[in-house]
Amino acid sequence: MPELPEVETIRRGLSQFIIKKKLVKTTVLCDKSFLGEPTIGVVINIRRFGKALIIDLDNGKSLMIHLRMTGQLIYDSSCHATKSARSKARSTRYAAGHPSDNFTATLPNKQTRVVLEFNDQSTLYFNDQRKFGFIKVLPTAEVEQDPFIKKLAKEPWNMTANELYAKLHRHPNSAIKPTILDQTIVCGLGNIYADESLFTACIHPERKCSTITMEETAALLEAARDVMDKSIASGGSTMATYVKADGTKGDYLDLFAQVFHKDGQPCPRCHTKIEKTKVAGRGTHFCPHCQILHASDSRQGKEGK
DNA sequence: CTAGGATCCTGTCAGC
DNA sequence: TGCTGACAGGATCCTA
Repeated sequence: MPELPEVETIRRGLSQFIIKKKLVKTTVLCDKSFLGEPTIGVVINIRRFGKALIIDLDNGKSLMIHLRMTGQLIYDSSCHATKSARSKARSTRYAAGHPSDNFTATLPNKQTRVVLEFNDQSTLYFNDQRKFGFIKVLPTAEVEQDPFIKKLAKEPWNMTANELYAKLHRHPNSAIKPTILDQTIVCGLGNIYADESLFTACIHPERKCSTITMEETAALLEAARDVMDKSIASGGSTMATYVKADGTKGDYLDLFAQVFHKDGQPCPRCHTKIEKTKVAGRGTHFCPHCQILHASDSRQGKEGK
C-alpha cells in the first residue's frame, strides 16, 4: 500500500498535470469513499502531510485524500467517449498507489470509487479495492486541524535522533517495528519501509523499544531517510508494475527492496536466508543473522521454533 | 497512560 | 471445480 514515497510521487506527478485546471465534476460511485459535499474549483496547490494528499482549490475548499491499503490515483488525460481517435492516441496515463492492473485497465471499473473530471476533459480516477481509503472535502483553513493531520509526528528528515529516542522509550515494552509504524511516533513509514529501515540499521523488528540505543536510533533514522529518498528518486516503489524482458510482469518493489517480499532469498549482506514472520499482526521480513534479537527482548508466551 | 487485538472491505491464492 | 482460511505496503477503535 502506498507509503510516504508513493504519495510524494503522486503529488509531484499530479502537480504537473492538474494545477490550474478546474475540477468541474465529481462522480461518487461508492458513498463510503467520499466524505463531504462535492465541490467545483480550480486546483491551486497540492500538498502532502505524511501519507495524506491535499488538493487545494481556489474556492476555499480542499480535497484530502488518503489511499490507505489499496487506494490508487490514476490520471488520464484522454477524453471521454466523445473524444476523437486522434487525441485518444495522445492520451497520458499517470498512475500511482497500490500496484495492480488498474493502472492500464479501462476505467472506470469495478474498483473505481470516485471520478474527478477537469475542464479540459481529463480525468482523475480514485480506485480502491478494499474501500479503506477516502476523499474528504474540507475548508482549506481547517486542513491542519483535521484530527489525522494534527497528530502526525515529524517526518524522518525533520526529526532528530534525540526526539525519536525519547518517543521510542515512551513505549518501552512495545516491539520496535509496530512503534515506528505509528504515525504519531514518526511519520511516513509503512510496512515496506519499516522492514527496509530496520534491515538497513541492523535492528531486529521484535526488539523492545527499551533496548534501542541512541546509536541505533540515529542509524534507524538515517536508514528511513535513505530508503525513502531512494524510493522517491525512482518514482515510488508502487508507481506501476513493469513488463520484464520475458514479457511477464514485475514489480518495481522487487528491484530496490532488500528484504520486503524477499523471504527465502539470500540476505544481500551475509547471504543468510531472509525470513518472514508476523509482528504485531503485520507480515515482517528480516535477516536472522544481521538483525539480532537480544536475550532481553524475549517475550513470554512465544513458543520458539 | 500503554499494549494488543479486532475491525473496516474486497480480492487472491494455497490447500484440501 | 468448489470451498475454506489466511493474508494483504493503513489506521482506528475497543478492551484490559
